[in-house]
Amino acid sequence: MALTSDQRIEMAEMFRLMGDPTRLNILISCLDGPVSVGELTKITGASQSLVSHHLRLLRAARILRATRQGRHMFYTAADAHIRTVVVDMMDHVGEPMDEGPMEEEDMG
Amino acid sequence: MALTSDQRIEMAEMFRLMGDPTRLNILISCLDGPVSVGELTKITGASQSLVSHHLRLLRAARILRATRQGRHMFYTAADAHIRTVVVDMMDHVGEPMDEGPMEEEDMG
DNA sequence: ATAATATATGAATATGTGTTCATATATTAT
DNA sequence: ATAATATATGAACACATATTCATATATTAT
Repeated sequence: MALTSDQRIEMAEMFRLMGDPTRLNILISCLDGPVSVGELTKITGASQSLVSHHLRLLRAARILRATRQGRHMFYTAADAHIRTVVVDMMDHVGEPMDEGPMEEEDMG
Repeated sequence: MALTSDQRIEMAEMFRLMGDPTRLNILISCLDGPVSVGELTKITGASQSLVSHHLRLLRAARILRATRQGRHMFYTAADAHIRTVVVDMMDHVGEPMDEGPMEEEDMG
């Protein structure tokens, strides 16, 4: 399954967006269901402004979806693929090591 | 399965490293088996220096593993988790859309 | 209408990072 | 030893980007 150059760039863009701690925190918080901006602000400890900026990026990349409810905005993971990727990576950092007997890795 | 703050940062770091087109190209090229730096330079079209710089980052984050063979260095995906994450994302950008009826997404 | 709450946005900035260039190191061959 | 090939590394720079601050928009209540 080879990708086109554009698809690789799109893919990198999604990874890049997941690659910021604050944004990843937001994304993980939205995995199990819709969460309001206010809640995300509390959860992440970031400023409301910053959370909104990040949400805009995640939403534009279709990583998150937004739905209005009164004056609240609720964000949730866009689809199952996103959830799978994030959960896979959570498993990765959760488990110790997979293959390969350690070897040397720090170059003096 | 909640993550610690450190684990989230580690996770973001890995996503961030996957979030550069050149680096992702390298990583994808190393999914199916060991590839030399020279081959990666040809595949990506990037300079040898740049490829090496990227390889160092990917290796330091344990995303790739390196093995020497004569004067060649061969790089391959570090473990199955990495492969799974990348393949999942490849599936994501390969398929059209998953849930949700499009709705509005561009704010005027 | 005004006030209050919730979210979004534009500008400015400080920091991070991808890339290039030149050079160093390692391995093999002569 | 020198030469040639393969890879790695340090510095410098141009550009991207995460964050803050101030302010705007949207929704509900009075």
